[in-house]
Amino acid sequence: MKRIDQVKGTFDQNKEKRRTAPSASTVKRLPRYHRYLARLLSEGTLRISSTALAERMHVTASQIRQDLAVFGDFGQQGYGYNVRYLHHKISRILGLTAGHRVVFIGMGDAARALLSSPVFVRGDLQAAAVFGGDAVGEMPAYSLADMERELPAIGATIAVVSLSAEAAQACLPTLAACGIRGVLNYTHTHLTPPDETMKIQNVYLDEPCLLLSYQVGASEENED
Amino acid sequence: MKRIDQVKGTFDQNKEKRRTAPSASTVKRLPRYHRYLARLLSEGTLRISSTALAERMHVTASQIRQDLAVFGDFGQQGYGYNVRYLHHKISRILGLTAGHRVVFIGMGDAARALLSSPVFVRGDLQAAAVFGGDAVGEMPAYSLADMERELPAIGATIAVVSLSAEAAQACLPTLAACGIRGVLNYTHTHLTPPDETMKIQNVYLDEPCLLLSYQVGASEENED
DNA sequence: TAGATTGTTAATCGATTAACAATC
DNA sequence: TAGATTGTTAATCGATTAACAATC
Repeated sequence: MKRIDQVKGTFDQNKEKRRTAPSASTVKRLPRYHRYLARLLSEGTLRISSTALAERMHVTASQIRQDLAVFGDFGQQGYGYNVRYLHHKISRILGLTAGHRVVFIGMGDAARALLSSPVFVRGDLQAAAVFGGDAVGEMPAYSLADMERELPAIGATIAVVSLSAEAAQACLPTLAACGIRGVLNYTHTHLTPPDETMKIQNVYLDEPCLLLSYQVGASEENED
Repeated sequence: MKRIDQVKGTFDQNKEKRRTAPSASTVKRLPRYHRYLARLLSEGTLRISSTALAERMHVTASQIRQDLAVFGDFGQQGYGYNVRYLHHKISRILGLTAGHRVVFIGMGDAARALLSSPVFVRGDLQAAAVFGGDAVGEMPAYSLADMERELPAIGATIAVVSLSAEAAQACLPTLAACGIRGVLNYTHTHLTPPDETMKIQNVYLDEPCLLLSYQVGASEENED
């Protein structure tokens, strides 16, 4: 739906400001904000200024204000940010209030590790079923062959894939056809989306380990 | 050791150029280069130009040449890069030829997943022992209490920690005392290094999942 | 009201890209 | 030699930081 905002721009009824699209750098910081706010919440902190939060997070207050302002006016001059409100807003932005259901295609160690991470432990995302892997917790487990029959009814939007690289790439069109819109890929191999609407996060679990190895080596080389 | 390079700068015997320190952005791309080069190697490709590699990696040739030139003159004008040589060089930069031995403090799902990632499967890093967790593969397993006694002789430089957050932070000084210089932290909680020489990589396994959730939601909002 | 702190605009800094001389 | 392609310098672009007027 397009609207002509030029007409009476000054008295625009629409409350939403036209904002610049969030940059990739800003988006990548959202999980971190979410984490710190969850922490503050559990400590019972009700409000926080950008300066105080910046100090805790070891970033600049400027960056925090810029980042948040891209998504909305979440603070209040002279007061700061309401922790509960801001946490809720960021949860919403991250899609954690949308009730996403997640299915596991294969059940490798990485998938199991993810299941015990905060996002699933807190129920921000809902683990719904396993296909082609051992049952975990209360999730029903099906064979890969049952995917086309069972998956649509589950209403899942996100799939966590830990199969072989070939099997993973091969199952993407079926996943798309069954309503999956995002894929978390733990196969150590780049997956290509079968259509433009599907989002894929390729995870290379060993990257932090390689960077650590680099750092351990690099610190030795400081001669002067 | 400091040297005065001003004297006879033109005929400097020293082969190593004085280069600018690699930026964090460049360093973070090294694992990706390493991955693509390993792939090319396994395909039997002997040489590649920055342009050809750029096309495969969906980056600019300029960036590749800039990134690599920070670490050395690895290419040759009119030829490109020797794949085997470049792969070896990057392996070296990443510390994968230093024979790092890795111990596992706790053995959670994330640690197990890491053990089946390329870096360990290929033996670029060597899994040496487990403390406070189930034995895996051929690694000997010890209790946490045995750490001070057994760890020094193992000669490990890197530790992968998957304990509770408190236990993890508490064991860092002991690890440092036993020769550990880098820690990969899978506890979902920020760990602080006990001294300036220890490097820590805090891994938040659910971050890619949160970003995926964001992307799945954000794509819905494109109204016009 | 006065003090505090935001959202935003302007200034700085760093990273990416383009261009090209050096050279294999 | 001629063609190809690097390493590097200069130009562009984007992200971070600083400053401050708006305002609670």
